[in-house]
This record gives sequence, structure tokens and C-alpha cells, in this order.
Amino acid sequence: MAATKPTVDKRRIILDAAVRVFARQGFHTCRVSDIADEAGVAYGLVYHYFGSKDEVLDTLFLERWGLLVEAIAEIDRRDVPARDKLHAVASFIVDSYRHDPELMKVIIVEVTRAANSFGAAHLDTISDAYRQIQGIVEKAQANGEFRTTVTAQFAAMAFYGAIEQVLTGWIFGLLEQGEDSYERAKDHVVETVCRGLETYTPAP
Amino acid sequence: MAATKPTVDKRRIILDAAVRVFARQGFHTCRVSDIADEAGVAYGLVYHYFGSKDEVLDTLFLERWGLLVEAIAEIDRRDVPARDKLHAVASFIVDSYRHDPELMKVIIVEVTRAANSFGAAHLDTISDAYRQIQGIVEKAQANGEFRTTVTAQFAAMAFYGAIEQVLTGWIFGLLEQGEDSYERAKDHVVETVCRGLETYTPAP
DNA sequence: GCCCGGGTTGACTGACGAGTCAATCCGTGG
DNA sequence: CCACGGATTGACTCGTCAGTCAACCCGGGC
Repeated sequence: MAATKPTVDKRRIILDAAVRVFARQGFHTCRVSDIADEAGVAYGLVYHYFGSKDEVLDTLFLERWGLLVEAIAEIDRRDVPARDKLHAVASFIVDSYRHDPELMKVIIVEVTRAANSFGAAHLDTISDAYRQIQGIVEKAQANGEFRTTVTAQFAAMAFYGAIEQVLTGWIFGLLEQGEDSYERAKDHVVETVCRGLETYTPAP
Repeated sequence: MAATKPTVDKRRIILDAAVRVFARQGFHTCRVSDIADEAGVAYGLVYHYFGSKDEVLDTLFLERWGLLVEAIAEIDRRDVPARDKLHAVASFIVDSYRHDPELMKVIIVEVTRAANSFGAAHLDTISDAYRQIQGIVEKAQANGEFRTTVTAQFAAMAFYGAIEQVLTGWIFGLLEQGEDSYERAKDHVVETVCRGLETYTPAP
């Protein structure tokens, strides 16, 4: 049975080290040995747990994106106005960044926005999230909360794009950061995008 | 003087070939020899005109981004409402894509969104565009066209992010394309983002 | 005490591709 | 007709890693 199990989970250690290395040097510019060094393990051990360098990034991405998709699905099931749902989605993404900026940086920079290399392989998984947001908008359009002048598909892309660009701004130091900024960002994205989608907006 | 000038501009031919190759295979996955082959010139000639593989991409990016920044500056000088200015900016970007999808794909995928590799080097140039959009919003806020609840910097990022995400959707076949879609996209981005920014929105 | 097997090690290999360079071509001026 | 020099050629070099593998370590079962 479970022989040699009490040892710490080296696989996890390698994954965590990879996040730091990818965030610092980028996937393409780092060597597998950098990951091993950062993790404090031998080079070969990386290949004991992962089939290739790519698989390390794949694993990180799928782990995290799975959580996102799951979270959006749960949010969509709530019985609240679309605006609140979208606020919750924005909230989840922003909080993901707040909780682990390095991991989010890696996922956005190396996968989500790297549509030629990794994005291509995961395009379908990535668009799962887009489709879910689209679903939220569609329902809101059906029940009259949102106007139908803009297609749901388009609105979803605009919404997600706005958030991702803001995260990118943080990641590269173009936008002011801090607890306040994070909270404001959630409101602002929704304020900006939803107000444009809603059927009626009271004058301020 | 101008010896051997009548020959076609090989430099240009190489650049154009590079666009096709980068768009098809991606910058990292293509070889310099692929560019040379596509251009129908010898391998070494690429190095006669460019110092490195990177410099080819740099050149393509700077050429095009320069036009964008210039265009936004010109638009900003016009004496029209902010909404119209932003519509013109969206228009310019969408038309750039319509006019040369491959070049725009390369610029977005390999530079603008590749913040670790090339984006890093050009971060400043890239954000020139963001800053200009920010300027348009700031003026609109100053003269009361736009509300000040959302910072201009933030609005600029959201606006640009929304457009870029839509282009990305086209690039990877996630969003329906065609003349109609392009025209609608311009209106929709502005409709979506500006409506959320304006001080007063008439009921639909 | 001894064997078994999975965890762990790190030196080594093989492929690949950016960049070099000496040779060749060819238009122009004298 | 020749010499000059920039344009053009493509075979070759050289460094860099991703991935392999044979050996080693060590806990558990017998």
C-alpha cells in the first residue's frame, strides 16, 4: 500500500514553483531546470510527475480555469438580477487575482492571451467561460432586463475583455493597485458594461 | 548614387512574408528560414535587412502602432462629442483588422497580448494608445459629458479591452465575421461602454 | 538482514534553429 | 571592358535546452 507517502507532495511543490518561475521569467524564456531549482528538486523529477514542460502549464491552467467555470455556473444558478450575477463574476475574477496574482498572471499572459501557443490548445476550455457569461446575458435579454440591440455573444466578449484588460493593467503596473482599487474595479466594470446593456437607466 | 535601386523592395517583401508566416505559425514556432522561403529570398538576406528575428516583428509592430497612435491623436483634435471620438477610434481599429486581418492578428497575439515577450519591450509604446484614450475620457469628464464615478484611466482600459477581445474573437473564429459584424461591432462597443459613462442616458 | 519497487538524482544526448560569413552576382561609373 | 561595392546566396557553426536514462536512495514487507 501507500509506501513512501508521508513525504511532502513534491508534485505540488513543483507546480507552485512553476507558477513563480513562469510569472517571473515567462514560459518560453524559462528552462525546466529553473523550475526544478526553484522547487529544490532534481531536474528529472519534473519529468517523473509531468510528461513535458507544456504539461506543467496545462495542469496549472486547467486547475484554475476549472474553478472559474464552476464558479460562474454556480453564480448563474442564483435567483438575482443579471447585474448582480455579472458583479459576482467580476468579483470572482478580481478576487482570484488578489488571492494569487502570480498564478493569474501566468494564466492570462501565458494561456488566455497566448492564443497561438497555449490558447490554441485550450481555446475550447477558455470559451466555456465566455459562453457561460453569454448565457447570463441571454437570460437577461429574454426577461427584459437587458436590451437586445447588442448580441449576448458580443456583450460577453466585451465584458470579459474589459476585466481581463484591467487585470493586465495591474499585472504590468499600468493601473494603480490595492484593496480599494480592486473593489472599485468590480463596481466599475459592471457599472460601465451593465449600464450600457440595461433597458432603462435612471438619470444619475 | 542609387545603385541597384530599380529592383523590387526586398525588405518590404520580407516584412509582408513575415506577416503571413507569423499569422500562420506564430512567432515562436516559426523559423527564420520559413520567412525567407515565404518571401522567396535566401536565408541570409533576412539578416541583411534586419538585425535579428525579433527586429522583424518589432518593425511590423512599430509601423502599425504608430499609425494607430497618430490616428487617435488626430481624432482627439476634432471638435465633436466624446462618444463620436470613441466611435472613430473603435472604427479605426476595426477597419485596421478588416483591411489586414493577418497583420492585426500578429500585432495583437504576438505583441499587444504577449506582454512577457514582446509586450514587455513595447509596453511604453502600447500604453501610449491607452493614455490617449484616457485623455479623451478625461476631457469628456471635465466638460460634463461623462461622469466621474469611473476613473478615466479605468474607462480607457475597459474600452480598449472590449475592442481587443472582440478582435480576438474574430481572429480565433469565436465570433461571427463579415462586413455587417464589423459595422455593428463599432456601434456596440461604443453603445456598451459610452452609455455606461455618459452623464445622462435617454430611456430607449 | 535482505530484497523489492517507487521516489529521486543529475549527467548526457540529440535536435533544432538563430545568427555568421565567405563567396557570388550584377548594376553602375569610369 | 574593368573595377567597385552593395545585394544576395546558403552551407556551416555554435549554444541552448527538452527530454532520456541508468544509477542511487530508502522505507516496508518478509
